[in-house]
This record gives sequence, structure tokens and C-alpha cells, in this order.
Amino acid sequence: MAATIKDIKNETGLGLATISKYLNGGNVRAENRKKIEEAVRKLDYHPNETARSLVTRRTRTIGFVVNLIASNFSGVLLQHASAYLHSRGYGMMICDSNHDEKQEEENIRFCVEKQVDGILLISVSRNPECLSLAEKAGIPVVLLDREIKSDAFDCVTIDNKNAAERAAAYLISRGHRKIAVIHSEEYTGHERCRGFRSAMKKAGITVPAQYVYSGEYHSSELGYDSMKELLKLPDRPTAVLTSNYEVSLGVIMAIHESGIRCPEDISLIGFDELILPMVMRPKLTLIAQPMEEIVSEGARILLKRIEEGRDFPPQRVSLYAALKEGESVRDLTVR
Amino acid sequence: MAATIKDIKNETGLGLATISKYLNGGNVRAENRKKIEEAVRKLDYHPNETARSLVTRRTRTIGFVVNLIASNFSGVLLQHASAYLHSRGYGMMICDSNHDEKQEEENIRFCVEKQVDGILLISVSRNPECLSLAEKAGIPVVLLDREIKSDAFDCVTIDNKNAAERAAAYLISRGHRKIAVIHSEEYTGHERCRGFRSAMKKAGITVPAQYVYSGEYHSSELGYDSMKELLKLPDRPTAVLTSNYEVSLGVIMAIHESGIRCPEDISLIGFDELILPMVMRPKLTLIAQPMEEIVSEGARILLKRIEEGRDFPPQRVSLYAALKEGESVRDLTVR
DNA sequence: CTGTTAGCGCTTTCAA
DNA sequence: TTGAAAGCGCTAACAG
Repeated sequence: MAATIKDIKNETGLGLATISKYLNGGNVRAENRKKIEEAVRKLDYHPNETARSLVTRRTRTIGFVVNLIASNFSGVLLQHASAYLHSRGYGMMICDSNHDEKQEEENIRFCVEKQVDGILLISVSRNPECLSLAEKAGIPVVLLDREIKSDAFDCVTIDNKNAAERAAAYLISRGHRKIAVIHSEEYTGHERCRGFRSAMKKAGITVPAQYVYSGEYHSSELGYDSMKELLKLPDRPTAVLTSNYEVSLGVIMAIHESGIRCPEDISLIGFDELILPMVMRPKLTLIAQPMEEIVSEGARILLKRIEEGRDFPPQRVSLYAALKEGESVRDLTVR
Repeated sequence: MAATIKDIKNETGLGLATISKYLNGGNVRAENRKKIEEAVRKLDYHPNETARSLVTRRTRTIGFVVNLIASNFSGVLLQHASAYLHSRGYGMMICDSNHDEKQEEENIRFCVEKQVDGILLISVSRNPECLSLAEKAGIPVVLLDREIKSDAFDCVTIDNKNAAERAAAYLISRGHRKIAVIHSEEYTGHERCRGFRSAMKKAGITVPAQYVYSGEYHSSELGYDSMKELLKLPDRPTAVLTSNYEVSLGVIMAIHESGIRCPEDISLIGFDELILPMVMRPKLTLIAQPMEEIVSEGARILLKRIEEGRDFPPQRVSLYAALKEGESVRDLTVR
């Protein structure tokens, strides 16, 4: 049986309140402090967080509902979140939505019932409906990486459209005109495709339909298959923009297999600086999302809502994602 | 303010105990049941799990302490764990050890203080010391994927040595004699290297020192750099065994870059059926760990310890990992 | 600064 | 089957 605060009381002869106060950082006479510390050590006392939660109405636990935990991208986000939250005394309860809207709603419910203090969400649904439960329970939610159709929630993303636009503009500035895009069928994928189209339009370049591929999210098969198709085209693109990590992976495999060279025969630009771009040669030119910042900004806002009483309007943070030059884009303007 | 059981009492006029009993699946008069159900709906009542935990001394939360959450391998394990635990009403609090022993110990402490009902651990340390805290608190721990130097804990792994031995034997049976190994510096890596050596010894083949590479865990750089070195050797190996996913990734990149072909010029065999082997061509021949089974077995044992009072001796489960043939190994016995 | 007291919301005897 | 009452371990007024 674990020691309770009562045992400390019996050991020291002090009152419960005094002990509790000291344990929570209050001021106590030096003499009593020593007594308490000694008793704590002697009895190996650890406060019962459950009891504490019951009265403070705080569990010091954050629910992290993640679209697809098995993906490399969420793994990195989770890593940063775990570090950030732990350093502030918060636990992180994670729920995998496995890329399924029903599951996501179920996860929100689960978090609410477990009475987490707040929720970090990488959503699969764009529908704010699924958050109504959390809202009703007064549990703050911060969206990470993906927006939903509502501006009632805090949200930290990068400007996907703008980032993709810059990526495309970069290709264009290197003399590319025949540019293909392969993107996933979800929020970020669509935004990035929009940015791509916008840049092309500005440059007065028409994008032929056969240069645009899209499909299920997080599918490296999408990248692989699409690239194979692109390579069969009589009028092959000189460059390809991929909308996420998994797609890039598939594209690279297809290229390697075909024996064509990057960047000599085809140029590549992608998203996300994860493990692959770091090890592959030529180094992939890419848009690097500030993963750690996305999480720390989001968590900071969430904890602020939790810990500071006063209300403030929903925060919409849009972080800058830098283009990191590698060697995967050929400059067609020099020869 | 959320509704409490007291509100249900006022609404129905029944006693607290009756309501509580019904809510926990007890028998109540049909008439009363209707009353309660109605009140629950009307007041949108949800039991306060914290209060419940305080008296039952169960949080219905499992701590998952993971060596390195950002790795693809743990991501998949986590995915299965989340599904398994949720379906049984358990939450999963995850703590990333970030490949650091100090952090791991800190994480165990954290879980204990959060009073999780049990801990699932993919350990970085091989020292059982770090688990003493959990042991003292009477919190059961189940080790996943990696053993530690103690047989006092439940543990679910694959037989790494044997699996690597079969992988090496497979290469040998295909006529390979000059086989290199690249392995990580941690438990599974060492076990797999041992298995490799054992197979080679049985076949009467000496392994030259320059065919053995090892380095930090989860480093695709290890694979990349080692492979580069191997390719420089005057007497190049005909096959390479890699001890984990990240290493395989690096090796493949190095091969692609060098312009040599797999399996024509060099054969490859690896571990773990994750995203890469599924998309790459030639399909990688590999040892596929039963990821889902590792988790479900481990979680099953853990919940059994938690939910059934009686004690039982530590379970040591060693799962079979099948060799899946791809096209990355050349058969040298035919020509 | 200290201690008494009254809960937090729920489960669980135990007697009716 | 039901309900009154006694906690679970802790915090927070409040009075001293």
C-alpha cells in the first residue's frame, strides 16, 4: 500500500493542509519543511495524482488524436509533443484515428470521457462536427497541420498553398515548363495542388491533365504508380512536385527502377525533411515543414488556454516552411 | 458544469447506490432502469472517470514507454497497441525515451506517478534497474521487442538470433559465401549478428572483419556509409544482411546511387516489412516480424495481470518471424 | 504560518 | 433490490 498524505501527517504531527501546501510549493517554516521532506523520503511518498485530479479538476493529461500514427510524419510530431508536454508535467494520451473519420470521432469521445485537459488534433475529417463533444465539455482543442471548416478553433499549420507555390516557382525559375504534380486526396494535398496551379498560372503555363495525379493519402504506391505512368508519356515532364513524404518515396523508387537519372533526366521537389531525403543522393530539394515549431506553438496555445483562466479568440498560426535546396532539381537555364 | 450522479439521484429520486450499481451493469427493477436511462440522456450524464479511478484504484490507462517514437517500427507497434487497448476501454499514455536511458527511467517514473495500471515497454536499457520503481508500485510491466537482463518480467519478442540465422542460411543455400552484415548497436542488432555468425559457422564459412559493420541504432547513415565502404572493397561481398529497417533504407540508397544492380550484382536481405520494402523493386527479401501479434500478445498478458487477481510466473513469449521471399536475392547455384 | 473542516464524484459495504 | 453512510486521497476555504 502506497503512503498517503495522512501517513505523512502521522509521521510529522503536522496538519494535512500544511503538508499539502508545502507539497504544492507553498511556504512553510524551515523546521517543518525538514520534517516533511524526511517523512516523504522515509515513507517513499508520492502524491496520488488521481485524488489530486478529482479536486483540482485537472488531469494534467493531453489527448493527442492523430490521423495515422504509423506514418513517419506523425511520428516526428509525436516525438516533439511528448518532449514538450512531459517537460511541463503533462502526460500525453494518444489515440490513432487510422485515417478514418468514424474512428476519429470515437477518439474525441474517448478523450472527453477520460477527461483530458485539452486535445491536440491532426484531423482526418474537415467537418467541425466531430469536435462538438469536446466543445460541450469545455475541453480546448488545437488543430495541428490540418485545418477544418470552422474558424472557432485554434489551429497551427504551414501555409501549404504558398509553400507549394514557391516550390513550383522554384522549378519554373530553373527553366522548367513541363511540370507534373502528384498529390494526396486530403486537405494538405489539395492545398498544395492549388499552390502549384497558382504558380503555373502566374507563369502562364497550362497544366495538361495527364500531368496531374492524385490518390489516397499516405500511399507510396500512389507515387510509384503515378511516376511509372508519367515516364510512359510521349511528352514527359521535366520535373515533378510531390505533395508528401510517402508519395516522394514511391516516386524515387520508380525513378531508380527505370534507370533514368535525377536530376539529369528528371527533376524532383517534395515535402518534408524526414529520414529519406537525408540519406538519399542526390539530396532531395524540398519544402521543410518546421515540425517542432508546429507542435510547440500548438501545445503552447493549448496549455495557455488550460492554465490561464481568461478566454481569448481562436488563434490561427501559419508557420513558414522554407525551401531547402538539394541537388534534385536541374537548372535548365544554364547549359 | 457536467452532470454528476447526484443530479441523477435528484432527477429520479433513487438512491446513489442503486444508480451506481445500474451504471456498472448491476440488476435493477425495470422501472428504475428506465428512469435512470432517461435521466442520463436528459442530463447528458457521463461518469467522472477520475472519481471512479480514485475509489477503484484503476485508471484504465496503460503507459507505453517507447525507445524512439519517431521510428517507423514503433509507429506500427503503437498503431496496433492503440487499437487493441481502446477496444478494451483502456487509454494509452505514451512516453518517448528518444533512445536515451535516462529519459527512459524518467518515463517509467512518470507513468508510475500518473498511476497507470500497467506498462508496455520497448526498452533502450538492458538494465532491469529502471523498472524497480514500477515494481515497487506494483505496476506490471510487459517488455516488447527487446529483452532486458532479467527474467522477472513478461516479455514478447521474436527469436532474433534464430531469425537472422535463417536469413543467413537462406543466402548460403543460394550459393552465397561472401556475406556482409550491417547491424545496429543494441539488443536486437546484436542478437541478429549472433544468428548470422552462427549460420556462417555452421556452414564453415569464415567472416572477414571487413564484412561486419555496426553502429548507432536507427541510423540509415550507418547503412549508407557501410554499404559505400563495402562497395569499395577489392573482394566485394555477394550479399548483405541488414539488421533493421533504417539500415536497409540506407543500404538501398547507396546501391542505387552506385549504379550497381540488385540482385544481379549484389543480393540483399533485411528485417521488417514496412513501407519501403513494399514499394521498392526488386521486392526485398526479408524477415517479417509479426508486429500485430507482438503487441496483442503483450497487451493480452498485461491486461490479464491487471484484471485477474491471481499471480502467475513471468511469461516469455518468443514469436516466429517468417522469411518472406522477394526478388532481392540472386540464386548463385543456377546459372 | 498552521490546522480544522468540508467537499471533489464515485463505489461499496451493510442493513433494511 | 434498495439506500444511507463511509470512505478513496487530496485541496482549499477559513479561522486561528
